[in-house]
Amino acid sequence: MPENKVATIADVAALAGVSIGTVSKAVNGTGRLRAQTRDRVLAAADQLSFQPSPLARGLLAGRSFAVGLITTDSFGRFTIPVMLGAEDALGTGQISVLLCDGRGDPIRENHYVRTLLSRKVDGILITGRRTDPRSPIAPRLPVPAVYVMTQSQDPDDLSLIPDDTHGGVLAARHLVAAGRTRIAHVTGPERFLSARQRAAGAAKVLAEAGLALAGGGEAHFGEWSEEWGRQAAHAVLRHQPAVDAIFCGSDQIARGVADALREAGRRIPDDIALVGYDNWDVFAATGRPPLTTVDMRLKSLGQHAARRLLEAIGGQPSRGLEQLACQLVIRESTGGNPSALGAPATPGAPAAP
Amino acid sequence: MPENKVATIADVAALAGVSIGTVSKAVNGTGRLRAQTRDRVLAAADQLSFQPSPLARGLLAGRSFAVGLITTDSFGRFTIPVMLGAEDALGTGQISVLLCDGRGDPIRENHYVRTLLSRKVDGILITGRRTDPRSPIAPRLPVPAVYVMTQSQDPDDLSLIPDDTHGGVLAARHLVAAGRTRIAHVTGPERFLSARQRAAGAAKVLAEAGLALAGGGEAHFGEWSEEWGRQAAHAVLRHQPAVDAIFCGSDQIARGVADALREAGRRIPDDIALVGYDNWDVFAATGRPPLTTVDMRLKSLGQHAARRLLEAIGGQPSRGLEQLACQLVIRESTGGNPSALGAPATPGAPAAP
DNA sequence: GTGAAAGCGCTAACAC
DNA sequence: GTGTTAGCGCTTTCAC
Repeated sequence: MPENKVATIADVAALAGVSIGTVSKAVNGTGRLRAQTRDRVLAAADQLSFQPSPLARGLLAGRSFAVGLITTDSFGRFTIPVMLGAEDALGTGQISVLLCDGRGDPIRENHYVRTLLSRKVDGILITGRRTDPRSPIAPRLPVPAVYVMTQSQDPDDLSLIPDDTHGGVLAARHLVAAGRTRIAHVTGPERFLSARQRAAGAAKVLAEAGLALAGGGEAHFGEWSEEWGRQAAHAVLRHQPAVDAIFCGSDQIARGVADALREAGRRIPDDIALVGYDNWDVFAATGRPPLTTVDMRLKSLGQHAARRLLEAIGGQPSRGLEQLACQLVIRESTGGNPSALGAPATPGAPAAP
Repeated sequence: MPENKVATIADVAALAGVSIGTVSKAVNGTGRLRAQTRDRVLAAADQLSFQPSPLARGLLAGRSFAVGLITTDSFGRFTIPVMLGAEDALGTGQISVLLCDGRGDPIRENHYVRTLLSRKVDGILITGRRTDPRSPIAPRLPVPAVYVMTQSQDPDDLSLIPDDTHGGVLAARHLVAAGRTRIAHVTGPERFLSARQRAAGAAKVLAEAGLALAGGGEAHFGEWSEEWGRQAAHAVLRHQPAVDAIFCGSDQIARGVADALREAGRRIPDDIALVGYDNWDVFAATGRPPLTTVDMRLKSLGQHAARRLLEAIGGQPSRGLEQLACQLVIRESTGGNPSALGAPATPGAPAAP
C-alpha cells in the first residue's frame, strides 16, 4: 500500500489475508466471524489506521453521516455557543457538521436546504438568535430537522429554546429572597418573545410575594442596549426613587443601568441590587461590580438539540416546543456569595413545568 | 420517479430518453453533444431539479467538494467573522464547509485531521484567535491547508493574519494628523505578537513625526481588559497629566480608559482623543462617545483565506505569511467626521508593504 | 465462517 | 454524437 495515502478496505483485506467482505464484517461487528479472524483483521486495520470512507458507505446507505447546520441570521453571540454544543454532541457520534450561513435570507436558506439534501445529510439543525416563531425552513423535509434558539411555526416540528419564563422566575425569586421589595424590570423590545417571557416570569414571582413591579408597575420595554439601560435607570429613579432592585433583560442593559446608577450616586448592591441576563462574560463577569445574571445554558441547549436530532435520525422523532431551564449565576451585584442556582442536576434536561 | 425523492442521473436519462452517459456530458458540459439533445437533457434535469450527488462524484474523484475548518481554540469573537467570510467565499464555489472545534487540544485537532482526510476534504482551513505562530496541524498533509488568524511555524505553510503593524500606523497617523502630540499607548500583554506589532506601528509613526510616546515613553502592556484600561489610564494621567491622546490595543481597553478618563473629569475628544482596536460594535459603536477604532477586516481575511485555499486546491499554492491591511473607522472619540480610512480599494487585497 | 458478486450514483474511456 | 462499460470504496445478500 502506498505510503502517503489513506488505507482502503482492500488494503486491510490484503494485509490480513482475507476478503474485503470479511473486513467489512469485522470492522462493523456484523455477521458471524471466528474470533481469531476478527482479531487479525482488526489488527491489520489498526496498523493501517484504516477508517471506512464515509463517502463510499454513504453512497450505499443513501446518507452522509453528516448533518447540516443552517443559521437563520449569521452566527452571533447566541448562535456560537449553541453551535459549539451541537458540534460537541455530534462529533463524538462520528457525525460531521456542515456549516451554512443563511443570513436571514429565505432564498439563501432554500439554496442551502437543497445543497444539504443533495449531499444526503442525515438531518438539519436550524439555529437563530431570537426565540420567536419563524416559518419552517421547508415543507415536508425528507430528513429530520430540529430548530434551536429559534422556533418553527409548525407545531409538528421540534423546537428547542431557553425557558425564559423560568429565567425571569429565577431572577425575581433571588431578589425577593434577598429581601428586596421595590423591584423594577428594564428589558428589550416587547415584540421579542424572550422579553415578554422574562417579564412574565418575574411578574409571577412578585405577585406570589404580594409585590408589584416598582417604577410604574410595568416592565420597562425598550431596546437591547446600554443606552436604553441608562435612560431607563433614570426613568426608574424618577418614578420610584426608593427602588431597591432592578432586574435587567440583558447584561448589556444591566451595564447601562449600573453606569447610570453609579453616576447618580447609588451603590450596587447596597442601595440597589442588579440582576442581568445572558451571562455574557465581557459584560457580566468583569463589570463594576460583577453581575448576578441568568445563564441560558446555550451550550447545553446545542448539545440537547444535537441529541434530539440524533434520536430523530435513529427513528425516534420528537415534536413540539421544549424549553431548557436557565441557571442563575450569583455575583456581587446582588451581594450574594458567588454560586449558581436553578439548573437541573442533569445537564441538558428540560425545565420542570 | 418517486415524488419525495431526490432525482438521480438515471431519472433524468429516462425522462429525456437518453443514456446516463449523455446526461453526464450534458450536465457537465463535457464531450460533444448535439445542441438539441443537450437542451432536452438540461430541460429534463431542470424539471426534476436534478443535482449530481457530491457523494457519488466524490467517490470517483477521490474528493468531497468540501473543506474542513478547524478552530484552534473554539469559536470566539475573532474566529466567527473569519469563518463567515470563508463560508461566503467557499459557498459560492459549491464547496461546503465541515466544522471542527479543536478547542486548543492537539489530540482533538489530530482526530479531526484524520476524520477530515477520511472524508476526502479538498483542503483544510485552520483558524485561531491570536496571530502568534503555532506548530503545524500535521506534518505533510496530503491536501492544501491555509492558516488564518493564526500562523504556522512552518514557513512553507500559508498563513494569513491582519497587518497589525499597519493598524498601529493608521491609528497613530490619525492622531498625529489631528494635531495630538502627547500620545500614550495602552495595550494587551507583550507576549502577544499583535500587541507588539500594533505598538511598533504606532512607534514608527511617532518617531517619524519627531514625537515620543507619552506617559513614560513606553507602551503600557497589560491585559486585554476594561479593568486594565482603567488602571492604565490612571497611571498615564499620573505620569503625564498633559496627555492629549491614548491609542488603545483593544476596544475593551479603550472602554476602560474612557470610563476612567470621564470619571477623572477629562473630556473625550476635547481633552484627550481615544482610538480603539477591533471595531467590536458593542464596545466601539455604542460607547460614550462612539470610538474611533481599527478594524481588522476579519471577514475579508476569511474570504481571502478561502480564495487562497481554492487556488491551492486548483494547483496554485502559495506559501509564507500574508498580512491584510486594516481599516481605520473614525467616530467621535477623535472628533473626526465618521468615515473609514486605510483599506485598499479592492477588498481582500494584501496590505501595501 | 468466509468469499464472491451486486450495486449505491456518478464520470471517463472507449465503442459504434 | 450517443451508448456502453468499468470502477471509485463500501455493505450486504447469497453461495459454499
